[in-house]
Amino acid sequence: MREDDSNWFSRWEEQLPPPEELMPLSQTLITPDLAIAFDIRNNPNPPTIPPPQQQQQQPPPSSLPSSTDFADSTELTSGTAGEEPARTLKRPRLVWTPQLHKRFVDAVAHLGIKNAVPKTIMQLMSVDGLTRENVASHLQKYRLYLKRMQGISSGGGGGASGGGSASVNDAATDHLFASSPVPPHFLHPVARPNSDHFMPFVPVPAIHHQQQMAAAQYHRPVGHFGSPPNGHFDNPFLSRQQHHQQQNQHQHQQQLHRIGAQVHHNTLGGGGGGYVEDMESANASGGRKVLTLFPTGDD
DNA sequence: TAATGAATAT
DNA sequence: CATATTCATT
Repeated sequence: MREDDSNWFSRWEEQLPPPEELMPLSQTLITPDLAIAFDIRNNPNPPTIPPPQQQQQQPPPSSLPSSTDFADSTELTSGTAGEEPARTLKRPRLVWTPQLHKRFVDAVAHLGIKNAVPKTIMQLMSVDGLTRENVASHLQKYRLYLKRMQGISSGGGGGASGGGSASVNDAATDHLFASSPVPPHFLHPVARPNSDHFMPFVPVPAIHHQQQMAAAQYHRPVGHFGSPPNGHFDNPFLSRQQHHQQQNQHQHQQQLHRIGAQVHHNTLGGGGGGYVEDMESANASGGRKVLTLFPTGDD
């Protein structure tokens, strides 16, 4: 028994975290600013602090608001945003889209609750830009969600204080979680110390053809309200990086080619009533950068 | 040490 | 409320 395909599942774990395949960070994939904002660990290059350059992706492929001409085309120095402490940059908040969550659940399902730890999940998801902290935070919430489901079904009085009526899981608490099917074995401890192998779950199969993105910029921050009753989300997914080195391309804003994430400026305030998403508004006290990561284009 | 999980902060 | 960040254990 050396190379039997029969026990490939026995060693699938070793195949999971390939060497550099998983952690090469997408520095070449995403925009430089983004890479920096992401604090790549692979980059032992702390010094050389890049200037607080805030570039915005120009979405309008062919349409320009035209009209209204502005003298200063440079970004506006919005008070707080204008000055950056240089070091210690913070990345925008990660937005867990249904697809991203799908991968998350998928990874956890294949890993099993046992091994479902942030680090492993993160590696399995193979989503560039995703950090262990991101997964950890989401995992925490996900566990609460699972616990909640168990509690409501078991009748018991487990009553959590607050009288949260969790009778039917359709409330606004489920939001994202309701979008993805929860594996059955999640609800109860799978006592299977021996047969706990399902499938290697290809981390990142293969990127299909080139992604045809363009007007994806207007990704509407579906506030989780419009859950897809039966349709899919139309998100401009972007898959993990690929080793496709093509130098033929001229150096011309290739930003529209392969971007691992998109940054949105969400203006949100306590009383801000406008739900209109505008990425141009960098209000001093309100500019909230949101990063929308896209899972590999597979579902 | 580094990672995890829960608590806490934004 | 959804994430981020901090903190105590391991």
